[in-house]
Amino acid sequence: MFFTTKAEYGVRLLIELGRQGTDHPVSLKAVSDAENLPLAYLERIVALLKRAELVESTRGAHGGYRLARAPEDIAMDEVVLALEGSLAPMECFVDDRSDDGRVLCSHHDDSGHGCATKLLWTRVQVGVLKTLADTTLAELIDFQTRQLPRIGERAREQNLPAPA
Amino acid sequence: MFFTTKAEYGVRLLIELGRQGTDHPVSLKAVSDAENLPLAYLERIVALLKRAELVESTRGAHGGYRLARAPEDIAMDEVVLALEGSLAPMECFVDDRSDDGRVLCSHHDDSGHGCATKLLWTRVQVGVLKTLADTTLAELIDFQTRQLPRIGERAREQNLPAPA
DNA sequence: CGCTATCCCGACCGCGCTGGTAGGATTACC
DNA sequence: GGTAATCCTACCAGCGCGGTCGGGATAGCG
Repeated sequence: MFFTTKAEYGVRLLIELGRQGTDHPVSLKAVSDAENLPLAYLERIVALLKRAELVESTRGAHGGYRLARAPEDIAMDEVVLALEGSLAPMECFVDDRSDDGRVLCSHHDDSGHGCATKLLWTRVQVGVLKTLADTTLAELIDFQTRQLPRIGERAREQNLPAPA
Repeated sequence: MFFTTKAEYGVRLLIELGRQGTDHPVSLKAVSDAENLPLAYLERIVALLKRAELVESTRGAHGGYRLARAPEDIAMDEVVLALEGSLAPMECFVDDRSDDGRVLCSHHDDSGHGCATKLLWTRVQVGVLKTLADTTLAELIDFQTRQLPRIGERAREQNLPAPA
């Protein structure tokens, strides 16, 4: 398992903010209802997004959250990083964070033969980071709204078994 | 954290088999000593590699393990898959295994708006799988043996603090 | 002014998995 | 037969994840 539900819920939350809240703030309750996610848990998740300055909040009645930037300017690497804390493929990748999310291997006992696995994990990490960076929130929102109208219809078009 | 220590230890084990055991089988004890890993734990890990037919075993005294194929023919996707069981980026990616390691998303309540996150996680998964498939065991063995001879030397070249 | 909807924050908690150990059975070389 | 090794199963502590609870602060509204 690469990512936890924090990433899943957090991304879904951002998508919902992008879909519902063009102007007015969207309450967590609305998101919780739309996506069928536990409200109390969402509160903790959205806190991570706020700390990363990906969303802004309005307190009080009729308050809620809205995206801090345009969906086109929100890349998934930043999002997942904010939600998961770090993106180290292995435990030995200590959270250096000198650059941004890029972490380095620090084995306890590199005595002699430095870890060749480092080469492998680094490749994986860089690849994942690149994949995430290449996907923007706008893309996901677009993908979802285009699948919304008639899901059985599209399934038949693509010659797939219709979902139950 | 993407991968557990199973993957780390398993890969290191394979590397050690490739380095030490060109002809004769290598005992787990030897690997355990060389890599400083718990022997009993290695036993359970190597069992996974054997079930995946990546290593072969010889029982009895002077027995041990050897690679089932040439290092050039062992790609990391197969290795990591054997060690970790699956490579699903999210919990909702159920282990279909129709193709090979490729898994599909099956959300509980896709009611209406199918998960757009699926798009994201699929991209990540495919990317990781590709990265792993592009790295062979031979490459890692080569990488390590080339770093072996004088590690202090290389550290000084790169203007880094020498390891303790 | 008080009510209520909302954000905010910290404490708490059960469960499953990871990493690791223990102990023994089996096999084969000498 | 001793011994070095693979094999197998059960066991266990720690920890992080997913989730809840209770309460405090804050702002619109009648």
